[in-house]
Amino acid sequence: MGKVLRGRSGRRRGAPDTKGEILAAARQVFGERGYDGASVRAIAAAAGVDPALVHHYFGTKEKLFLAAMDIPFDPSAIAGAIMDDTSGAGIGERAIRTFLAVWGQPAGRAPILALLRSAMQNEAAARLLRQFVTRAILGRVLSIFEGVPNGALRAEAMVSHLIGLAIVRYVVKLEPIASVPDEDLVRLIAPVLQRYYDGAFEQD
Amino acid sequence: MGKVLRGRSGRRRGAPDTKGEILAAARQVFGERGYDGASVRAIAAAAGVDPALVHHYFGTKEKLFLAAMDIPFDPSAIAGAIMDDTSGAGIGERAIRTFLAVWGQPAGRAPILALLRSAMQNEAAARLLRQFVTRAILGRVLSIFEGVPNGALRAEAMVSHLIGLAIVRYVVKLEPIASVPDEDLVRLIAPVLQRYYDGAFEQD
DNA sequence: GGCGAAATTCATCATGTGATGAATAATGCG
DNA sequence: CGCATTATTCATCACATGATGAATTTCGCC
Repeated sequence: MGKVLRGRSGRRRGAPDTKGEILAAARQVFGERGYDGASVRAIAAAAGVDPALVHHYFGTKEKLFLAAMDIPFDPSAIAGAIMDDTSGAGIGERAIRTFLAVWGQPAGRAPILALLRSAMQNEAAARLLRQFVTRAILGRVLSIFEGVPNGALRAEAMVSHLIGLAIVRYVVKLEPIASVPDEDLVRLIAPVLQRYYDGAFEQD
Repeated sequence: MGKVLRGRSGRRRGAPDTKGEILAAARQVFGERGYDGASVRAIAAAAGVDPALVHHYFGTKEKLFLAAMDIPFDPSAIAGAIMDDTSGAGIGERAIRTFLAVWGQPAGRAPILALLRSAMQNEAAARLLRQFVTRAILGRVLSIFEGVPNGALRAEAMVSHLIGLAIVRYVVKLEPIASVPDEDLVRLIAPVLQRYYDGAFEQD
């Protein structure tokens, strides 16, 4: 039997982007188990690296989390899709389409899932999610709801539906909603979301 | 100084419903931190009891959780409120009203919050929540959606919105939706939910 | 009133956690 | 080449966790 493959001390050869691999592993594991549930050891294992190296690069688990949550996804892409049209017409469909595009691929949903899962177990993470939703989502969408009566409330109601959808479809995996094709969801949900915009202008 | 108040070994006097107190504490702590986050020690402390007593009564943490999730709330009360009328008319308003009634008081939301939080960190709990939603909610509401095209899907879409609302309002506490009066929420959300029923009969 | 059963706590174990510091190996600048 | 710097692992700490078994105190039946 030759030498043991892993376990040799000291620097490795070449110039592997170890820090990046740790970050990627962190996003995945945080996404699967949330902040408290993800152990530094598990993240290190997923990155194929000694746990101490994680601390060497990021100092503390919390800093690693913050680093992993940074640049969660391309903000301009999302904002762009939603803001394609600054009028309220079709905002329901644009919202659900953007949502499905981001959550459809694991890489896209990992950071938000991590934030969401963590927010359920950790007040600090809840604060983080709050400010993320406020800044990254509402801050942009709100311009559409600007001048709309109860605009903020209506926008948040839309967001709350999408968060619930994320949980039911991607976490709890309730059938049939977990397996239904994207297009069916768009047809089902878009007009309902749209009502949060249109409803503002109806008589009471 | 007199004797120490707590810490004396052996059976206590009187006939305190200790088992019930542990269950209540379990519901609260599980509700606050989820399954993984709630330690047996924390639950015991909340019940004013030694951790070993928890194991004495319930054997294992998992069994305690199952016991705490049992009879989470009066099923007939909820089903009754939703089923008041077996027609689809007004189902949107009845759904949000029932939701607010249950989640409005801590005792009502604790068990479901516990299930929800735990489902985000624990696959086993996710399975539990899935079957709870299926049996306790959908199983009853579905009779209204019986014969409705895509009835199950529409019912689940409604539920997903309410779950998202629960998270945004009671966990993440996003403002203004976290503080808005119940009646305002009813006015805002009821007609939107209603659309999941009415929409089934519109032309495509 | 005595005695078995139940209720309650204490002491303890094995395990997993985040974190730290020292040791080893490769890199790259001079 | 030589040597400081960086990347990497190992050994270890202090602490929290779920769980178990023995010891202590009260209850309730006969």
